Amino acid sequence: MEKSSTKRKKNTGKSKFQSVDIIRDNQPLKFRQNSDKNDEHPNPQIQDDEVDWEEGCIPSSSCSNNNNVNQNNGVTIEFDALPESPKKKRIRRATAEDKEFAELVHKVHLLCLIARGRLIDVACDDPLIQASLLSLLPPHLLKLSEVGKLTANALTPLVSWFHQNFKVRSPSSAEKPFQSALAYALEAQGGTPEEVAALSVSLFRALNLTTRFVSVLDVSSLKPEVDENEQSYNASSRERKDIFNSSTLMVSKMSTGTKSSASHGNIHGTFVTSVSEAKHGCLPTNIEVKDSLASTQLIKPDLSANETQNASEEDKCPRKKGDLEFEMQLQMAMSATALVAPGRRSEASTSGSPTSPLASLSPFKRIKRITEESPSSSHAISTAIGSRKVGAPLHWAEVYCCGENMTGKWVHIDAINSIVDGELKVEAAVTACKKSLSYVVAFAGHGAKDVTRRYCEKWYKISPKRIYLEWWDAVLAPLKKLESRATGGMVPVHHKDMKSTDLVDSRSSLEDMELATRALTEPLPTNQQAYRTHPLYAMEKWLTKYQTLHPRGPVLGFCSGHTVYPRTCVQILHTKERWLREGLQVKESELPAKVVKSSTKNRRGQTIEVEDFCEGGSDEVSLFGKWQTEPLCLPPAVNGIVPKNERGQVDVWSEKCLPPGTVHLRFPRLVPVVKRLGINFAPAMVGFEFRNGRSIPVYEGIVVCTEFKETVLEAYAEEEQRREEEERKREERQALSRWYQLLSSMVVRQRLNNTYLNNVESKTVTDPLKTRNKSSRAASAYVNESTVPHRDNVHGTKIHDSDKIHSQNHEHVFLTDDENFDEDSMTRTKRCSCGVSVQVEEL
DNA sequence: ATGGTGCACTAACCTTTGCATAGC
DNA sequence: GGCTATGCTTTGGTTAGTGCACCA
Repeated sequence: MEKSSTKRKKNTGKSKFQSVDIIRDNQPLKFRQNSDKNDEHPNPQIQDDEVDWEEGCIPSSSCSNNNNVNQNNGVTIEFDALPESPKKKRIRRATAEDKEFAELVHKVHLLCLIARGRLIDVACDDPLIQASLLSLLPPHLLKLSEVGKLTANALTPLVSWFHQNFKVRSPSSAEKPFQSALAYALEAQGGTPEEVAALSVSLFRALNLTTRFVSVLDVSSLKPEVDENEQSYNASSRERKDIFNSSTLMVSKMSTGTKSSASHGNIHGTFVTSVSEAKHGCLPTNIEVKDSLASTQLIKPDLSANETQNASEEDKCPRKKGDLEFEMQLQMAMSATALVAPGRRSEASTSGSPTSPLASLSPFKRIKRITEESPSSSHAISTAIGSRKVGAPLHWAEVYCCGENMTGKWVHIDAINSIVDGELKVEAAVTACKKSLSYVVAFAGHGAKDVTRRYCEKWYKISPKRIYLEWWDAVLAPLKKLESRATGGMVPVHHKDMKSTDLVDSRSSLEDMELATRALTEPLPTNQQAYRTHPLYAMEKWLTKYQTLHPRGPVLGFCSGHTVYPRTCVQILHTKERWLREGLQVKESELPAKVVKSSTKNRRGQTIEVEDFCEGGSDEVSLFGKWQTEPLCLPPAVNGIVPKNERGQVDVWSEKCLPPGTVHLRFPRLVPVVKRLGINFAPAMVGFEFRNGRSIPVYEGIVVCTEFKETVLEAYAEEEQRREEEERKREERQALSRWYQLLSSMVVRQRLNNTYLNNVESKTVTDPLKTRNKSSRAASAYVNESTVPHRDNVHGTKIHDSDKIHSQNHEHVFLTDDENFDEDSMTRTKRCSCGVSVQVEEL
């Protein structure tokens, strides 16, 4: 980060630098002119910076022809840019940390949405729900389950019937288990788009049709939010988005009534849109509370009475865009029923936060904008005024139709909008609603499968918004198996000349092939920029320094006069040395695929630059492609000698880089061992470490001939054992030495106490009892419990117990006769006639 | 209003093979 | 005098991504 910050300083935009300088130049100049007689400045910082601003350049010409003239002193300052230029707002870019966090949130959100999808899938299998649905079905539609070769057309009447009988409605109550919610939706013959879609899946499954529940995972962005100011904006907009998140395409026959239509799409939560519900207190979440408050306030005729208070509250806590939009829509609804006078409407509409872009628009304009934003695809799509719902189709079903194509086909069925086989319309509708088709996942049999490819034509736009493939594949792998097991029946492939039993494949793998084919047949983008990172196509214009086209063809087309090649033709180029790291070497006869200017020239300093110049400009680097390389063929070890490079070492980037007949031993302190054994070796360089602005090679272990491996390892083990033993002994010696120092110092201290403290205390009157008790406890503890190592045999050891001396004037005397010696622990116990004992460890 | 283009800016990545001095 | 440890100082080119102005 230090690096970045320094760099940022260096690279800071011109205007930023100027603005700082201008302020500096401006202030000190004024100050200087005015302070000729006054050397003290209130701000010492400015004085400190005097040298800096003196260095600032004031164009000589500025004195004559300039607009900014200081009339008092005649000094003219030319401003290159206005200090408060509105153009230069500071942009906070996303850091690596932000990106990592966004990625984590994205992953977790994906997992949650997958879990949600699985729950719905399980609920769709509920036999009670299925039976109930069947009981509602007209008899003629029941025959559908008997159709041998199902086609999309055959499903149309069923979908129409479902569409007529099940409507999208606002959620009826607080959050409850999805299964219960589904049962409730079935009973009410309507529910959230998610529930209605799930009911359709359940119905299809009840009819023995192989069906999946398909859901667009409307996941949080993989890219972090950027500008700080923007962050707060985005936060609110996200909240708003969450509220609207679950929206789905609205059909013209939207059920109406006392409840305005809304949905709660996914895990983000539910909300209450109807005024009556809000008033009656069905408020399961905080959002609902806010909504209800807002709506209640709007309904009250005496709106202006509360205006001041509301305004002050809004100042503290500005309302969200979602709330504003809701208010606006409510007003629209109420204006239709003449509940609120038009004049008041406009009043209320202006009461919103001025920060909201929508707030500045009239309600009609806002409605118009929303209506315009809504999809206008071929099928009937409408936005109900006052409904809070504008959105993309996020849930539908896929039914496997054996009668479609040669091998059968998964057919898209959006029962909510009564669309059959409309997979190509999905992307347009979703894009029109500003949603992304990043992940379309089909759920069946407790499993899941990514079917995004079926619904998305412009994969290159979707791809960067998705998590990296390895993670996503790993997550889906077990679920894909479950899904495949549930839906992937054996499919007869119909050929005239073959029996159907000869060629069978699972539906799942056939579908995989279908999706893979789609991936390879994406249409060419019409804009050049798309070719920069397009996974399938490439344009020479966008190749990087270390890339080339090989082979140069086939030409797939043209875009703005530029030739389009397959991405597979783009090859990465490396220097010879760089290929060695990959365990490859450039073939002898190969000419460089590309010659580029060396980027390391300037780094070495001017000396080398001059040398290069004298040599005729050898600052060019030859690059080679992989097709010009062959597996690395290093000279083998001969007669126990390790082949080394020009630096006398072996670069061990990987095992491939080891010369044949050698082995890399990654242990420390091996060099003295092999030197002692007289075995030839080479230090193993395993990489670089960037430190202090330089690359420092990192060495780890050595490379020796394979035949010496065992010898070296044995010797190394012995050496290590010896070293450890020595280390242990050294530590013991150190410990003893420290103990001896400690005890010596204690004895000296004691002796000093005896000599000097005694005299002092005899003169000082203290509380004798207190002192004695305190110190005697400490002293006896020390004497009795101490186990002390001793350098020599101790004869007639004396320990002066100051406490006892204080009280009894007693000096311990340890007679040799009273001591005993324990040979096991090498401990000698000495006793004084007063009962005090001392244990002495002898060496 | 929208989308394409070109330019500018910037974070992150990639590159990559000490030196002088003090202390033992 | 030779060896070892320590501190010094802290790159710059390339690329991908993004923002912005301009234009069709």
